[in-house]
Amino acid sequence: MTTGAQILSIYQALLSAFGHRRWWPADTAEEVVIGAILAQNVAWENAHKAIEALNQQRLLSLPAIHQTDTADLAPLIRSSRFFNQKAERLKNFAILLFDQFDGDLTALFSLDLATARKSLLNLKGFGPETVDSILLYAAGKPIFVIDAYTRRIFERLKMTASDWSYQSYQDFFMSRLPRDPALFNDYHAQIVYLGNQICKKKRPLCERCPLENQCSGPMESLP
DNA sequence: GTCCAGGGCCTAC
DNA sequence: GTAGGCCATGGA
Repeated sequence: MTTGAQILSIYQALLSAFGHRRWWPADTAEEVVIGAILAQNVAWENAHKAIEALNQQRLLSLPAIHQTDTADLAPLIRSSRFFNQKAERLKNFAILLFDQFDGDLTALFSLDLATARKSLLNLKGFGPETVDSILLYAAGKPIFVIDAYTRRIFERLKMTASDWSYQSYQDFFMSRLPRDPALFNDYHAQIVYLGNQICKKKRPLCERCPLENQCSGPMESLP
């Protein structure tokens, strides 16, 4: 049985190795929202190119997206992959925001966590990871984000199993850690950094991993 | 050329 | 209810 102390010690090891990560890489809450959609199932670099393209056309804002046709958005975000779907998803969020909150993100984010989460999960194209990323990194709510790196890393640490649901993973962390948005924020950021830099699906760079001693490592079957 | 990258929806069994 | 296909770019 994994304890909260063990999970915190993983975080401490990552923090000592990498320092605070200062994630998410965006200047404003609405850029976090846009980035969370564009980063779905794609390397961050490709999502970032799409963000830059939107910025160049002065469309890196929810009011601008709200007023732009998806057909005009899609070509700009090609680099983020699945660009037609993601253009729809950007619009879906903007429409919700303007229809129900008068275009005011702070109004949406002033809802309590459960209500805001439910509202966003009802949007087509918004699953738990995207919604939780928005709630944690844009709204500052205490919700732990689970992503592919989280699954890969904690499975290799033999603390979780491959058949766990998103909710099981989230409960695993949230039932054992203090409900601290700053902790959840930096913990997830550390996981992303570790995953990106070291814990690759193939060819993991384990000799540079601060968790090497605790990890079953790449000799185990993937992921 | 092949594989992989921070999801989510839809369909078929 | 769940596995598997679909979406469809860019870099290593």
